[in-house]
Amino acid sequence: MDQIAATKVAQVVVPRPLPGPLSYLVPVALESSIQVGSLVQVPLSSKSIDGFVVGFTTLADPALQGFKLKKILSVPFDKPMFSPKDLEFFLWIADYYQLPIGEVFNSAFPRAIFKIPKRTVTKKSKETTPETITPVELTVDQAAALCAVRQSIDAKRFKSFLLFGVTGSGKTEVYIRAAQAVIEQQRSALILVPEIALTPQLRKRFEDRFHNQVAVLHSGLSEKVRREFWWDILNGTRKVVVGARSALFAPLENIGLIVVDEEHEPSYKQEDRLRYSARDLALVRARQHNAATILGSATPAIETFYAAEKGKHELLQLRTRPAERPMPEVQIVDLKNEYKEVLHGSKEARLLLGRSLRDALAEVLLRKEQAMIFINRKGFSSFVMCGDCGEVPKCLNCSVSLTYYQRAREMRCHYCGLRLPMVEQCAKCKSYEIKLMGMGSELIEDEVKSLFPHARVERLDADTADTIKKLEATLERFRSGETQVLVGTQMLAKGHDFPNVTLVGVVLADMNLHLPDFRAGERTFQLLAQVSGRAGRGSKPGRVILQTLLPDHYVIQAAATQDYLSFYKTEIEYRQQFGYPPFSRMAQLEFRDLKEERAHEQADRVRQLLDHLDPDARGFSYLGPAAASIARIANQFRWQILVKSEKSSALNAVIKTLRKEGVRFIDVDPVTTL
DNA sequence: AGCACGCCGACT
DNA sequence: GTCGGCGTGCTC
Repeated sequence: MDQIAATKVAQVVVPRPLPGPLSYLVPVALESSIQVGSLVQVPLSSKSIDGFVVGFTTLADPALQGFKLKKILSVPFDKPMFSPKDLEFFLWIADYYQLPIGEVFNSAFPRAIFKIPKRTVTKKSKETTPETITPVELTVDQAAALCAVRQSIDAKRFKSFLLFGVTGSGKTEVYIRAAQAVIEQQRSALILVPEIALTPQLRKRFEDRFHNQVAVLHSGLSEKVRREFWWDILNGTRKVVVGARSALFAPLENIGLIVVDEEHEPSYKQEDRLRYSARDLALVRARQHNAATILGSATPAIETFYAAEKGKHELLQLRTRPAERPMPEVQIVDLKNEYKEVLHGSKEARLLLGRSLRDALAEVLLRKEQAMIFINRKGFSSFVMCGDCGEVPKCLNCSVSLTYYQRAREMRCHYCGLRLPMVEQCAKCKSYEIKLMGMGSELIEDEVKSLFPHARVERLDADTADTIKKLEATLERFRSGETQVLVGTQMLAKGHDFPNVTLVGVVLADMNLHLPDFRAGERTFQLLAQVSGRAGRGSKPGRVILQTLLPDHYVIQAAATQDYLSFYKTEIEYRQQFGYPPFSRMAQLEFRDLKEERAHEQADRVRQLLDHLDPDARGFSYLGPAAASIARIANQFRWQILVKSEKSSALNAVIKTLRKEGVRFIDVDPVTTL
């Protein structure tokens, strides 16, 4: 076909974990349609595969000598799929996480997008009449926040803001107005939310304001809808993207604003393949686009608030709640007392709902109101606790809770591998009432049902809501009042307002405090604060009951008074003392093998390598190797090493070395270190 | 990641 | 004698 021998060579990233792009000849006939960003079909080991052009060279390139190059087969689309700026972003990610560039492209371009090589015409979806909404009056704080953000937008200069305000203080309105300003400048806006599937009302507010300029991206969408939105974004017909973490890669051009709503949410961290933090990368992308960035939260991540204190983000506070609803009354119930009380009873000793919570629940049912009962079942790794004083054995080196191992009858640290024989007696109060903790939502559901046989009780957790449909159905039954008591896990904490909910009960508020993770305190505080906010969303006053064995713990105290700052003050000191983030950065190395001893061997080999690198001189330290808390996943045994460094560049250097040595699973800036 | 090639056990 | 196990190594 090609009369003239092709000499132009394209560098193509293929969806394989290869260290770099592969080189292919550009057929003369295709030369005019191939540019950086082009999607191309290329042959790869006897198969045809999609790839992306990231650069060009010629046959004379010395790096190519000795290769018998294959030819690019076809170019499905004329338009490039990404801009040079995006490429810069992808390369930055590959370098920072030390991952193959193909992996980054895999995340940025979901396969479904190219499935049908046909461009759907932008359908004229009902052109809603513009601006029918009466503009809401902004509060003083909202106006001040907006003014600050607008300054950055108007100057077209990167700047990041921490928008700090409780639920109901009107963060969304600030996002919308900032987005409006950006749209007026013909630029685009990216709004990241933790789980858009769970927050349809936020999506609706954006659609009400921006109509068919809005694209919604999340995993729950059908392939077809997802594809349409994606192409509309690429073609510039939709300039406001509202989506979950993967929307970070939306093919927007000329971004003027990036919002990360509920920036503290762990779901911004992708935990498989490309382990990126959408929150952190949002700042990187914003900087490249000279965009303003708003990180919004009522309970910011400790790192974020620290950065704001250090002046890296401008702190914008929303103090007043527009609706002026009173904060719910929060009551801490000391389970020690409740236990003592029921011990004289007899059979009641096993109840998980204490007297106060039972009484409150009875009242709520009598008044025909609704209640939510939370249980943090996430702590499936069991831990040891004193039944009298609530003391939990901790690791001396790492200050995380020890995990109980049934078979070995011992306690182990998941950070450093320390092993201790199972305690018989509480180290603090000398009690012999040592308990193994671990309970689930089913247990609570059963108990509520047997205590209140006439109440309509439902359970909501990962088991009962395995699809979005089921989740919505359960929430709808609760909203309609069909269900009176909803028992469940974290899932309950998000989502809509339920105005008739006047009681929120937390079965064991301190449960997550004992997860073997240095962020356990932060997580617990955030969850309790969020959960507490579920009560009293309507006209009736709300009440929150936190059952706990540690009524004086700073996390519980701060959660009960809804006092983020006091929590932060204590927490940041503890982080500094133990050298955890934000005073260091970490990388978690994982070693997997079907045979336990081989996983262990690999870990040991890397440990020796780290010693060889001379941690002291290089400015890093490490903990482990230790077996992972979930020692086996999908038949693979897991061992891990946690590398820690106060110096970011030192950590980067170590990661680079380890990658070269073939360490495959490295979680840079891990969010959970379980 | 795929997928091929490759060298040792139990089956028609 | 072959089917097939998954161990190692390459993909322009």
